[in-house]
Amino acid sequence: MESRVIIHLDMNAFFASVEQQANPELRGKPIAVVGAAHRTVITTASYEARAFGVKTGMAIWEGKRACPELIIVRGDNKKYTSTSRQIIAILWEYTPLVEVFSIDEAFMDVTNSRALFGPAETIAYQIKARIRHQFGLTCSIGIAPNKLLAKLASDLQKPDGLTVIPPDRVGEVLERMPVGGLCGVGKKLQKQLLLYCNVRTCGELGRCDGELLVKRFGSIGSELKRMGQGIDDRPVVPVEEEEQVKSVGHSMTLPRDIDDREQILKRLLQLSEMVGRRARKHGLAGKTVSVSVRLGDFYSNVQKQTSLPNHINLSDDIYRTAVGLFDGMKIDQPIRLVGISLSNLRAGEDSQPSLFGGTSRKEHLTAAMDALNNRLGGFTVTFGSLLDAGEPGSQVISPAWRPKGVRNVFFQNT
DNA sequence: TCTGGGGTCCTAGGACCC
DNA sequence: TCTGGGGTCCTAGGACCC
Repeated sequence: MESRVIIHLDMNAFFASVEQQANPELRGKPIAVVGAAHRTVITTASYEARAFGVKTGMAIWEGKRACPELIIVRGDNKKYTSTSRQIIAILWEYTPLVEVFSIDEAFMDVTNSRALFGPAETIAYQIKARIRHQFGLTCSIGIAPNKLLAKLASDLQKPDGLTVIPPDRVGEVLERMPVGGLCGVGKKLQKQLLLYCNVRTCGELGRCDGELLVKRFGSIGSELKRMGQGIDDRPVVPVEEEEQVKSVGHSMTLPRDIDDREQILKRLLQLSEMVGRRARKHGLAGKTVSVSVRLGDFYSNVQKQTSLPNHINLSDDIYRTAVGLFDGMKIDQPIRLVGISLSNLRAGEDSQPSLFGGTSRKEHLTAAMDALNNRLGGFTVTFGSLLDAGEPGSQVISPAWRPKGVRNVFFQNT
């Protein structure tokens, strides 16, 4: 089989760079983009801030401790999704085989684009130049024979890098590469690979006893050896061929830990409405409702789920199920976070319930509320008991806005 | 002043059916 | 008086990704 040529593009400090472009006063300065909620973390730090040790996931105070000059910027998801959409549009000019991996990352299969546009490096330079010219943003690009290696390559030079791993140099590059460089090998796996297999590098992983890996790590074990050898046959999956979403959920960290049931129920109602409305908007209904709770000690999590005989997407149905689950939980501490997720999804529900099409009073009410809220935005019309609950927590999109989320970005308002 | 949010996939154990 | 066994669905928990 002829070798493929895959590009992985990774925007550098995406949210922070977009903010610096939007506001020239922020350029060249250490900034951190954060969520809207009270208890939030740094979503993206500018390179100026990273130089001080400011990292994604830090609390604001931690960031400020590392860099007293740090400028905190509240994220604005419209800016990021709009920019992301325009960048993807540029990539589409070179191939229809663009896989949107997250809001700031994409794969391209340019194997058959080279006849028209020249070598992959040429395509990569063009894309970098256009993104820089049009948005003032930089990205790092990796070029390799598959997605695994292209992603690894794009990580090697940041910011504004271009790294090529030609097929005949794969072994050489992997020999000393730490296994953590592989997408899918996280901290725990790294630790266990070292402990049980004495494996530190991809080269060692590729030579590791396959049976030992399978015995130790199950189904991922056989995959691991192949990863260590740089083998990856996964195709680039273009947006229109993405699988249907499997779950729709929301969670919120509370402004402060709460142990009052009534207060928690208000949050559950809020979350039910957020989840239900999103499901209805996309014509989805689910059979399984799950409630998750994080306790005040930060480390304890409780999760309960139940599957219903029917698919549901009305906020009230989700809410009632969620309350049942919540009341079945054994909780011995104040609650830090609550979340609700709807899964076991089925598509093809009415995506915009008609004001007069609903059969029950509840459906009528839901349709009316959706219509108003979709027109006016946010939670303009809401349940009476939510009036003093405030707006739902962080409205800021996360960089992890996964493929399906991004797909929604493309298919909404277009 | 502590530590976000949205997802996917895998595993283990139990229920239930044939 | 020998305690099969495969398939599927379900729940709970955890690793991993950005």
